This record gives sequence, C-alpha cells and structure tokens, in this order.
Amino acid sequence: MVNKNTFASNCVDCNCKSSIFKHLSHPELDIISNSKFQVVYKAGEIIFKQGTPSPYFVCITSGLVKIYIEGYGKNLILGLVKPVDYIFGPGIYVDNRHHYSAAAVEDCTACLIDVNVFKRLIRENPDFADEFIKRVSLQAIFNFEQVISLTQKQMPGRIADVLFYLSEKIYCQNPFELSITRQDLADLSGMSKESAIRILKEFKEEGVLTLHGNHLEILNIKQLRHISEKG
Amino acid sequence: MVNKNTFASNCVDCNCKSSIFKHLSHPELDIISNSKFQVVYKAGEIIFKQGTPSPYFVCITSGLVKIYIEGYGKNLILGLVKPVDYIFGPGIYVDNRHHYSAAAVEDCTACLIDVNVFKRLIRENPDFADEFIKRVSLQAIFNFEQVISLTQKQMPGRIADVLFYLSEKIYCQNPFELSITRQDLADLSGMSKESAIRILKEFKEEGVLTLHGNHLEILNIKQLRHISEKG
DNA sequence: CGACTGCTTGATGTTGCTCAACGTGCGTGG
DNA sequence: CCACGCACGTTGAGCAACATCAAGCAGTCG
Repeated sequence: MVNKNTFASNCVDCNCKSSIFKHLSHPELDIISNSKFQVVYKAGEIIFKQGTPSPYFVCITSGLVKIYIEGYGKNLILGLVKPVDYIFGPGIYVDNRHHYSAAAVEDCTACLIDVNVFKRLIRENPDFADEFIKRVSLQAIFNFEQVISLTQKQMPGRIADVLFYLSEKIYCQNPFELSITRQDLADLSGMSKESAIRILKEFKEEGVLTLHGNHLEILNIKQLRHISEKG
Repeated sequence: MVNKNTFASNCVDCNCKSSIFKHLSHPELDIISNSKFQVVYKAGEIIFKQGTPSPYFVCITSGLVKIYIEGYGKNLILGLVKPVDYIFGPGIYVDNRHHYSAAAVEDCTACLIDVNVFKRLIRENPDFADEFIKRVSLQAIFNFEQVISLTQKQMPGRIADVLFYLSEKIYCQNPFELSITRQDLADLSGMSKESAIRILKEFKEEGVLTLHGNHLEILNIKQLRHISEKG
C-alpha cells in the first residue's frame, strides 16, 4: 500500500498542499518532497491507531478521514479531516505516540512526511513555526467549543452543532450527502446511535430539515441555530 | 492593583520562573524582565474574562488559579494552575482574545509578560519555540483525557479522576487540604454540586477516603484507580 | 444576634441509554 | 436469478443515571 512518490512528483508544483506550507521556500519544499510517501486508503481502513508510534505527519490530499479517541466501550470522534488539511498529533512533541486513532471514512489519499524533517523546518523557519502554532491553537479552541457542547448541551443542541459542523466546515454546502454513518454521527455528538436517529427524526417532524437516506438538507437554519444556542 | 516590578527585581535571578524559560539566555531574560508587570490577586478575584483581549502572557508565581469556560448556565473548569506555571491562551496566535476565564482560587501573585515580546522570542529562539510547542501539546493531550473522562465515564469515575488530578498534579501530597469549593469540584467533573457531594459521601462509606471539612485523605488508592478505570 | 455563604441530605422528575425487535439495502454464492 | 447473510438503520418500552428542588445545618462576618 505504501509507494514512494507514485503520482505526485514534487511538493513545489503540488497545488493541493495545505496552506501551512505557504511559508516554505522552494528548497524547503524540496526537502519535504524527498522525504514524503504517498498512500491510498480505502473507506473503513485505519490510518493509524491510538498508542502507536507517530513517525509521520499525515496530510490528507483526497477523501475524508475521522480522528477519534477509543474510550470505554465507545469512541468519541474529535473531528473530520478533509483535503487539503493535515492531522496534527500532539504526541509528536511529547512521547512520539498517537493520542487518537484515524480511519478513512471515504476512500483517501494521503502524503506522509517524516516528523523529523517537519520539526527541523519548524526550527529553521519562524514564519512556518508561527503558522504551525496558530493551527495548533485553532485546534485547541475548537476542542474547547466541542467540550462545552458535549458536556453542557442536551442532545438536540449537540446534534445541531454537529449538523452545522458538517454543513459549514466539512461538506461546505447545504443540501449535502452524508458520507458518515449514523454511528459516526452519534460518536461526534457523544450519544448513542439510537438517540441520534431519534433527534434527527424530531428535527424532521418539526420541519427543521429533510433527510432521505443520506441526503440531508437544513431547511430552517435560524431555528437550528436557536436549538444549538439554547443548549 | 498593577505595580510594575514591585517585588521581583529581574527574571535572570528569579528562582521561581517556569521551566519553559530555561532555554532563554540572560539577554533574552532581560528583555522579558523589562516588559513584565507583577500583580497580586485576592482569592475569588477574576484575572481575566473569556472574550476579552489577551495582551499578556500570565505566569503564576504563588497561589492557585482556576481556568474555566463559562458555558450555558454553568462553568466547566479546564484545570488549575499553580506556581510556577503559566496560562497559555490559545487566542494569542489566533484572534488575540481569551477563550476561557481565569480566577484566583487562593491569594495569588502573577507576572504579566507582553505577548509581543513573548512571540518575538518564540521566533528568535528555536529551543524556546520547541519547548513552547511541547507544552501546548501536553495541554492538548490532557484535554483529550479530560474529554473522555467527562463524556464517557459515570460520576464516580469522574470524581476519582479529579481526586487523582488534585492529589498528584496540584497539591502533590496525599492527605491534602482542599482549597477549592465543592462547586469547583463539581465544575471540574462536569456534574452538579449535589452529585459531587453524594459521590464523595459514597467513597467515604466504602472506606476509599476520609473527608473532614476540607481535609481529604485517599485511603485506598488501588480501589480509587479501579473506579476511575472501570468508567 | 441575624444574615449570609457554603455544605449536606432526601424526594422527585427528567434525560438519555440499553435492549430487543424489526426493516432495508447490498453483496455473495449457489 | 434468487436465497441468504450481514451491516446499517429505525422504533418502542423500560430503566438507570443524574439534575433539580426544597429544606435544614454549620460556620462566619458585620
């Protein structure tokens, strides 16, 4: 499954690289080019497991990935990663272990960059370091919002939050095709699959959205926003 | 309340500085010295509020501080900060706003360092930057564990986690004197004050701990660990 | 002494999970 | 082509977990 430089020739010319790389010079991008692998994952395949060593920095170049923590009996999905974004494992700077797992939700391609090369560039290019810290900070802020949603809102509010996340951040359109399962929806919102389905049904009955199979359209954004905010 | 350089003369000689500063040279520490303020807070006072601008990097030099998110009707305490540690607001690199509030739990002294000075040093000293990213990563990992505890464990497991956090990370001794209220205990473990009290009572009845007023001793660490792990 | 704050306890109501049953679409092998 | 198995989705009933409410208690400060 791992083939070195199969289809992408060089990161310099790559037009699907994450925007954190915008601060890198051509020579620096060459360094990354020479150390990277490109990999294909089929839907459902695990990209890495929580607890395993973390020698690569993973950039998703196509498809959709879920990152999740394997907890006590059930999983919590921290978020979805779509092209062109990367998966930052906080373990890179701590114990070199992954602290969450990642699995392909849709068929995916990814670039794997050697962590040491990445860390060297962080040290050598302050603009790159700043951009990286900014990304990590954004991640942290998102986590805070998620924690509040998960611990202080009731189920309708949590589902509303997840629907906004999907339509605004992931699929970026309003009628959208769910590529994740109801179980994933439940794992994103910290509830049982049955509860997630029930809330969606209630939203349908209230006219907030339509849902046929996996085709979902939010009809009343204002009311959904209200549901999200009232907790 | 703000007095410039009241009691600490110079960061170079300060023996109570956070270990992230160990990578800074004397001239660099001088730069920090010249831009810092020292401040005293009384127990209960708010150090900064969620949503306000974030011009300072705050180091706690004595006392105890809680950092918390103000949610929907109740607060969630993300953690406690004790000397000599600092409060890293992720907003520094994003929107220059605080994304959580901080308040003194015990009487406190703190050093306020200008954020721009701090960011300049991050750019100029890669060792310092690495150490900083490492700290941010540790924070993120801690957050993950906290989210799992809050969303997937039942109340006894969550209280157990908080008790370990207090005895191992904050007070660093086993019979310890609680300086936080029961409400804070509840906000740390994401439950109502009444529930927190009830769980503590159950632990007392099971012989896991003793609690007289605010004097708490964990008697059966093994069983408490078991309660934490079984969820 | 009285008001206030934090702590404690029991009674009651709600939320959300579990379990069990059933439906539905899809791929596989006969 | 059909039969079957399997994974995912859906629904309802019952129950456990947890919050809320209400009342009472202890310490403390003016």
